[in-house]
Formats: sequence, C-alpha cells, structure tokens
Amino acid sequence: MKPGIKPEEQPYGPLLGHCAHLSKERLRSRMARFDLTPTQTHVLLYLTENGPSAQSMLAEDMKVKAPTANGILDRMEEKGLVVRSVDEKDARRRLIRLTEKGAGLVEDLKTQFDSAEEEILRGFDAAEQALLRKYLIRIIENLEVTTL
Amino acid sequence: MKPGIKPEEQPYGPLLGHCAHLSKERLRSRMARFDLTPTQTHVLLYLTENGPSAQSMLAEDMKVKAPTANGILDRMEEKGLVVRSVDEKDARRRLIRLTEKGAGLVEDLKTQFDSAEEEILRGFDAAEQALLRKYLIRIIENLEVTTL
DNA sequence: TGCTAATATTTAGCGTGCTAAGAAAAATAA
DNA sequence: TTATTTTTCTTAGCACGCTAAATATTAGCA
Repeated sequence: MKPGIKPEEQPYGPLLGHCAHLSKERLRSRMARFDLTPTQTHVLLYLTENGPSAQSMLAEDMKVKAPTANGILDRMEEKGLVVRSVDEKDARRRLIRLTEKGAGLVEDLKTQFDSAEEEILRGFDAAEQALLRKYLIRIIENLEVTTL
Repeated sequence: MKPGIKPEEQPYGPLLGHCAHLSKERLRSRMARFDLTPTQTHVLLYLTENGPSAQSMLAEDMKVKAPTANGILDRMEEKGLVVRSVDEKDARRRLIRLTEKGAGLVEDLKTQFDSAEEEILRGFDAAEQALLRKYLIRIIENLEVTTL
C-alpha cells in the first residue's frame, strides 16, 4: 500500500487542509494528558487573555458558529473548566468565565501550546515566518470577502 | 459585538486552521448544488485520477483514518456515487469504483474546484505561489516526522 | 500443516464543524 | 403601550475527523 499523492502535486486547498490537520493532531497529542482537545485548549487560552466573555464574542473570535460554541462550552462546563452566567446588562447573553480548575491548567497549557508552535515553524527564520504569516493573511482576506 | 482578535496576533496553528476552514467552506458552497461535500468532491476527483482504488489506499491519500474513509464511502455509496466490491486478489480489500452517476459529475466538479483554487490564490503571482507551496511542504515535513 | 502476527474493513462512541428552526430577551417601530 | 424585528442562545440532526475494539482474511513461521 504505497501512497500515490505527493504534496508537490496537491492543490492548495487540500494542502492547507493537510497542514492544519497535522497541526491540530500535534496539539491533540500534547493536550491528551490534560484531557483537553485542541479546541478546548484554545478556549481556555482565549479566556485567559480576554477575561470573562460573552458566548457570542467567543464564538466569533474562535471562528465558529453559535451552535458549535454552545456544544464546546457544554462539554467544558460539564468538566468544570468554565461556568456560564446570565449577563446582568443583557439577559440574552451568557458570560463565560474560567473556573479555578480551568485557570489552574493554563500555565502548563501555554507551555505545550508554544512548543507546538515551535514544531510547526521548525527551520523557519524570522523573515520566513513573517512572510508565511503575510501569505496566510492574504488568503484569509481573499476568502473572507463575500465576492460571490 | 466587536471581535477581539486580529490575524496579525494569531498563532500559526490557529491561523492555518482558519485558512483551511475558509477554503473548505468556499468549496462547500460551490458544491452544495451538486449535493456534495468538499470531502466527497475530493474522493470523486481522486477516483477519476487514479481509477478503482483499494479503500485503504484511498484513506491514506485522503489523509484520513480507515474508519473515517469507511463512513464517507458509506454515504457516497448510499447516494449512488461509488460502488464497493471485494478485491479478487485479496478478499480483505474493497475496491472502490465510480458509478456512472459519480463519473458524470466530475467535469462540472473540476470546474468548480479549480475556481475555488483561484479564489484562494487571488493576487499571488507564480513565484509567490511556488514559495507558499514550499513553506506548506516544509510544515508538513516538520509535522509528519515522529519526533516525539 | 497449523499457530501466530499482520492487514483491511467495520462498528460503536465521542468531539467539533455546519444549517435550520425554536425560545427568550431587547430594541425598534407604530 | 403594543407589535414587530433583531439578537442571543439552545435544540435537533447531519458530516467527518478520531480511538478502541471486533471480524475476516492473508502472510509468515515452526
């Protein structure tokens, strides 16, 4: 069973998909011992950086739709990583906060997360990293516009 | 609800994830009228290029695990896009073939697929495209090695 | 030959993405 | 004020990744 497709021949869409998938799997194996998925890790780090956040805001910044965020937070709440409370200012909103348990994990998480980033970028010097980022941002701009 | 994260500040893992996700969603909207998902599109194009293929081979080239491929092919078989048959040479294997219905879609699919590729790369000249590909391949090489 | 190991597919169950549709609260218009 | 629209969250159901474990077949060794 020898594989038949080389990255040199792959279209850019699947190529990007492959990169993203490998990155996520790397993070998954690093986070397994904390019983956290890559997505849950991302949420914990987000809340650490931004403080208590509305669910809608979190969904937007995570680049997922409302029902997706809802499911993720259901599972995280069940594990005792975050709590949801009604926003006093607007009862439609739910404010998401880290619990002590969630906050307690963050330091170790950051270490693992940063190591995963280094793995991705191994062998890239500063200029190459900056150029890669520029290219990726251009792709995002190409695809975020609603030119349909 | 103003978003709080700029791509300039995002780590590379999530940045790659965002690019890949947007690419896939673009393809999804293009393929919706054929009642095909991006993954199913990829499988149809793969079978067109490579002819009847063992399920294990297809899984490997699609970069998914065996049970994932199995589910995808279940749904495609149900829709009449492909057929599975036992390999005469090795009864463990299943050979996957396009049906006429599946093959009939391919020409239109290719057009849509190529347009999606162009959207991703809008504004990239040939040299930039080549460099982007090199960078992505380097990332794949970084992550495919089992340096754990 | 017969036992064991490896390979290929399938099943079961979970996490995370989606859309569509419902419920509750707030904002807006009449 | 009341009625309508908009916003936010939730629920239900599907697609597609995964791991673990079951089954079937083949390959390899004694």
